[in-house]
Amino acid sequence: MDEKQERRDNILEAAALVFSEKGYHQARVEEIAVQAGIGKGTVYEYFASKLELFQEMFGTLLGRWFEELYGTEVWEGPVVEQLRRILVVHLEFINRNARLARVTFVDSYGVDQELDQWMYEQRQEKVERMEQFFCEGIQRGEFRDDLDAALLAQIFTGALASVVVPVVMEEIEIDAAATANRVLEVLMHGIAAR
Amino acid sequence: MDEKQERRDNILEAAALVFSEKGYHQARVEEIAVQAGIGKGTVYEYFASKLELFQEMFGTLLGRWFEELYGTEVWEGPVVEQLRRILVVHLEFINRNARLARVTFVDSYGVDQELDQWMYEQRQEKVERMEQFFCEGIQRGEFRDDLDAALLAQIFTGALASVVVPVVMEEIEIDAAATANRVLEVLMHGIAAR
Amino acid sequence: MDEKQERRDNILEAAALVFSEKGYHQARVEEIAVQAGIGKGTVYEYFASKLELFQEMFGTLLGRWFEELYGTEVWEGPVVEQLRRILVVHLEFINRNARLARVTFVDSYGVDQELDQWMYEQRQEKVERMEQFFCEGIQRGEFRDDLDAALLAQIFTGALASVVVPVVMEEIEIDAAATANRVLEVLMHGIAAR
Amino acid sequence: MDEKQERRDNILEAAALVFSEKGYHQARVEEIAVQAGIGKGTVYEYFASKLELFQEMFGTLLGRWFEELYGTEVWEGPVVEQLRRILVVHLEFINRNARLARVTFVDSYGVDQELDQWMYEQRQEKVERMEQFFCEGIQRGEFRDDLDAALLAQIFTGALASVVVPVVMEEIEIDAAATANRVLEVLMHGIAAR
DNA sequence: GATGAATGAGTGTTCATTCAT
DNA sequence: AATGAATGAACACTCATTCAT
Repeated sequence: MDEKQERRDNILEAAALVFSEKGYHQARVEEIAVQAGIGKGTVYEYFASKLELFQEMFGTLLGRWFEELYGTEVWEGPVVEQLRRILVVHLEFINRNARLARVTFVDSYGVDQELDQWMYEQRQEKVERMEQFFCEGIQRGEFRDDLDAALLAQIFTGALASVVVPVVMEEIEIDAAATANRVLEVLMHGIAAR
Repeated sequence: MDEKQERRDNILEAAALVFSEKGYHQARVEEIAVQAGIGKGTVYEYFASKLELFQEMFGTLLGRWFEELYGTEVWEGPVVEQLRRILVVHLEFINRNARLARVTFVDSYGVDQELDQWMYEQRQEKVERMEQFFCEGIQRGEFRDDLDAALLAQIFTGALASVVVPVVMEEIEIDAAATANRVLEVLMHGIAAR
Repeated sequence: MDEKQERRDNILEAAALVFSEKGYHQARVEEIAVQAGIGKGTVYEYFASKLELFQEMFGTLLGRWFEELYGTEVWEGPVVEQLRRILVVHLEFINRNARLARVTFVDSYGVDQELDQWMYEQRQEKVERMEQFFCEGIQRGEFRDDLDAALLAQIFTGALASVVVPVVMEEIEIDAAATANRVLEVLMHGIAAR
Repeated sequence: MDEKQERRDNILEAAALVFSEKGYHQARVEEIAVQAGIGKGTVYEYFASKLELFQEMFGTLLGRWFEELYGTEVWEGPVVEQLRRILVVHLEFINRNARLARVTFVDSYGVDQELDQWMYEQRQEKVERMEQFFCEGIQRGEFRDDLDAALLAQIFTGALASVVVPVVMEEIEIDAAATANRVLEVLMHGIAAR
């Protein structure tokens, strides 16, 4: 039983590797099998199709990531500290998994209609979770009450994604804590000279 | 001669349409030919391969966009107004070309090694142009001088991209001017309660 | 030992069911195993291959059928009554085993060279047995002596097969006795107006 | 235009050859292509799938056969002569196309649900055409009016199929005219001694 | 003996690209 | 120049068979 799960995870890991290197369309099921050290047919014992394997891999990956980032643990401190924590964890995660993170960039839209929608929904869910943080921050009086939480969530998400691009693309490591602080500083107090 | 250019543009237009709807891999050369109202073979009279056609289409498109957004025209007013203008133009452009804009989201990384690099470079160039704006803003005293222009450029770019996602994905139109103002307000004065 | 035979028959029964529903090529060994309530590997403990299983199943089935239809029991009455009896038994058998009878229709030729030949031989044997009936009928003066017994056997066999098609294909039940009488009437006294 | 038709027919001919030799499942699309002297991909320019190719081949073949056998030409003579003609044409056709005729025997049921139905319907259509002959014969007073035309059609069809089996299976040639006469004699005047 | 997880040979189908017309 | 019929390399997926447990 445990062994089945192990083998499954094994395949998912291999899939993550190959998909992130080649993108969905360039990836060959056989290469994933070889990477996992098993026969081609065995992949199909665990996943119904290449697409399902991709979705499962992607979902599992994103799920784990999410859990790590926005996990259910209660956070009692100031929201801004929560944001800082998210930024740091996020950046550290990317530092450690640059290649894996490419999956989210590589050849992912357009795979198929259904997947597109699913990925967009995943993204939206993430944004909505962020929105709640900002709502809470506004209610607690930490954040300005004349701003739209949804917009803040969008901008925060975008900023986060943007900062991460060079890490992923050039496999440059960045200083998670320092970068998080700098990004937060900008978002918290703005650009304008005072 | 002019006719050749016209035919070429014709194909590029058809390519943009089809690639943006289907993504690179799902798009069929024949469909592009049909869309352009020509024979399949003719495409190959103007472009050596599907990949070259994609690159050409993508480059031309991005070039035009860039020109419109960050064109060479001298801008004398405050940098913040320049940013506002960029935001507005950008949002309006997306409003008008949501489908076309999908190209930049759809199935673009992973097409091939070379193209990935090229697209990343395009993105970096854009970010660097933005960086110059922020540098100028800092020098002019419009922006805080304790912030890193490169980081600001990243954040701005990310925010811009992020705000645009729903427009592209759900083909919702947004109020360009209002959204621009709201984004700018956040970026300029920050989130923190005062 | 007896248990082994039971298990074997069990598999044959399952095979008959699945092969008759799907035909040889569409039938999956695993489905037969499931149908027999055993593991896939076990099938191979009793039969060397899918083909052998099919041949065994088919032969056994046809053998039993044959025995029932043209069994060795001596028949003393008029040949025409013998024919009637064969018709009735045949039709009743089909009524009861329509699905099973499909095996002989479904996807059976072309399975493999050897099997084709074997099936043809089975058919020929059946025809030859019929031929003997007609010979006897002619000798006894029941049938016209200006006809070729072999041809009569062919025609009788064909008529029998033909009448049975709708039963097998549409799983319609027919009145065995009535149909037998009507077929015999035609064959005995001909179509021509008198 | 004519050329396209020629090529198409070319493929159909090759398909008939290969399908009749191997049966549907054993036949390889590539072998058909090679047989037709073209590339594998070309087959798919003319037929959407292996199944469609088979159906088209089978339908065309049966259609031609039908046309030749029961063609629309008005027949003014006695129905019995029409039947004789059908028998003769049928037997001559089989003599000339024994291998082709195997197609209808080989591996045809069970190919797929849809095809099964279609083939059965083809058969039924044929039987129904026959039924009309017998109806007409009965109305004209040529045939007994106490018999069911539908049953006669079944029996005639079965007899026809049965007589043909050895030709197809053993590639023995038979004397079409003589056999037709003998079959008709049996069917018309019956087996019973008078 | 029984099992079912693992295997990989085998094949239908797609589609970018070519080239004779 | 323009075409589109022809091509065949490439690949996802199936399933009979094996064999370690």
